[in-house]
Amino acid sequence: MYGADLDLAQLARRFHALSDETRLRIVDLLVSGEKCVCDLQDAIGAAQSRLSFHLRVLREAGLVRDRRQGRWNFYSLRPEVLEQMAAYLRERRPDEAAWGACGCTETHEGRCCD
Amino acid sequence: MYGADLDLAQLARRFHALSDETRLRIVDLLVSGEKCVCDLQDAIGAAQSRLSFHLRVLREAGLVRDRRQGRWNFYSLRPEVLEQMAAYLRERRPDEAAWGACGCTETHEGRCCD
DNA sequence: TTGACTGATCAACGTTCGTTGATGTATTGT
DNA sequence: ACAATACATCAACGAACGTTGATCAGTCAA
Repeated sequence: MYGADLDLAQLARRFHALSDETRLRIVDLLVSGEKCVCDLQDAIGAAQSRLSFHLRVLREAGLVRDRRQGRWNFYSLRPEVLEQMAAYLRERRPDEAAWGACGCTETHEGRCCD
Repeated sequence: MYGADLDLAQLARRFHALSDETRLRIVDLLVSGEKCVCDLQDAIGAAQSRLSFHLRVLREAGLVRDRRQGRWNFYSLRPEVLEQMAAYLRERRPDEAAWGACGCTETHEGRCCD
């Protein structure tokens, strides 16, 4: 119960992190490996504070991690989190048996499910 | 490579559709098959207009379809779309070879990638 | 120490989102 | 024809989001 709701909030937050084009482009760039913010900045052509904002959203959703080294901050994907999200989606595909069938309860006054 | 910016906007829209707890609960309910709005309403305990709003978001993102029959409107998942999203996520997992490696370009003045 | 550089954070602003309550529109049973 | 049901749509409102420009903090080289 509690756990389920917590997971829903977590999940919503993770999907939200991917609901923006700029962040999707960041993810694309990180597929080839860890990148520092300045390189992402060059690649995306976004203002520094804007990029920082989006990286924060991705980080707080758990999709990326950051690693400080000297004056650079390196960001990388967390593949296990992407995998969890993919698994969620695959688990939500309805059974073929349920396709097109009305799954309504029989509690209607009229006849919902003829 | 994978699709152009058009697809990015579409993708962002689809992830946005899953970025809300109410909509995630709707998806959960639809896994067991097609449902009419009134049953979703009972199951979720949301106001009718609120539910209608969320169903519209899911529909316009392509995650569900609706089917009118008599005075009922039946919603169901579109499994192929969920599958596409899952595939996207699995394709974005970095190669293991790239884990932890700095993929920065060599264009920095200082030494970013020692 | 000074100055250049990386990057986070903040305030301000306009835009989008989600909720509520009301109204509109089919469809159906009486 | 009338009333009830199922559902979409609208207007209004506050909350959350994304952008910009400014400021601040830490690191490094000269």
